[in-house]
Amino acid sequence: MLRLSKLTDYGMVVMAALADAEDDTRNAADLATSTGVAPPTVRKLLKRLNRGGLVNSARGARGGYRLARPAEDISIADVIAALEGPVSLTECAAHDGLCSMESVCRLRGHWRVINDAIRGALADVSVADMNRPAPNMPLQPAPGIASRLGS
Amino acid sequence: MLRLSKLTDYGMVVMAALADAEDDTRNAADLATSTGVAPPTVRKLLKRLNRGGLVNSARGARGGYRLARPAEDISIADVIAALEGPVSLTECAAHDGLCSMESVCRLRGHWRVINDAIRGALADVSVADMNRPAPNMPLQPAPGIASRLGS
DNA sequence: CCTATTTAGGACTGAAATGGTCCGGTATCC
DNA sequence: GGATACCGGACCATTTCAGTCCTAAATAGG
Repeated sequence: MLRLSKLTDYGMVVMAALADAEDDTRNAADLATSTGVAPPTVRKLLKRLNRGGLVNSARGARGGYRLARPAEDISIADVIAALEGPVSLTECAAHDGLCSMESVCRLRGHWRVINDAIRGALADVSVADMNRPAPNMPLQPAPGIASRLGS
Repeated sequence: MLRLSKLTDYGMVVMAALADAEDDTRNAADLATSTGVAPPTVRKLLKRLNRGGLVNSARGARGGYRLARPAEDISIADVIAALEGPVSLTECAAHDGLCSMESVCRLRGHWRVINDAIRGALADVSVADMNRPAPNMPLQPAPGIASRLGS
């Protein structure tokens, strides 16, 4: 698996929809109909995205949301971080001292490297990238992390 | 987040322990004490790893487990796949037809690319790599996926 | 052949996370 | 002032996850 939560998946859809209306302010109900995601869920997403600083909100009649920055400057990693916290494949990659085996675990340092590589890859893709017409063919796997693991 | 399950985390520890005793057969209880993971959990892990074809098992007295292949030939992606199914960041990256928006979703193709890039990166790191002394310094993020996303 | 050892398979349970909903409050526009 | 729309939070049902246990089957050794 190694799956993103559904919320994050929907969150990307909402962000893409916001990127479409670059400068217009769009309200939650509007976004719900245009994305097909349930209205309460959209509201929840927008709240978190707002707190994460990815969108700006305007209250009151004719209020709504818009991207806080150009879509080019918002990465997938940003969206993930706003919705479910920073990327960290393992517990130990995120926090110190939680694992009792920490001091003797050879794996930990390696996980860190892998973790950062993946985060870096996700940070490299913007919402604007996601909003272009999709490629129809697969891709080459990303080049070597392994070479960076040796001591 | 984007976190691996704890089982997978422990699974890597167990695989690393098996890689240490390259040719010896080790039983579940033994691995439990040397890794610090609870015995029933170790048994569960080994069963799944066996079914995934990553370890060979021998029943009966003096039985136990050993790696099915050299540690160099077993990747992290293999371990993840054996323990929690193949890497797939989003539902739609794995199966067709589950998402009602599928036909109109511009994001889907992009997720596939990202997904495969991450899988490729994980496939590039072997259990043997993980078993070396850990690096003490961070890393460079993985190089660009973004360039491969354009249509 | 008999027994001790050790894996195979599956059922089961308690806890946690997840997805989704709703409500009272506040700010803004007309 | 009234309608609109976001804000913050609480809340619940469902699913998933981690972890345990039990019975059956296979092997080694005496």
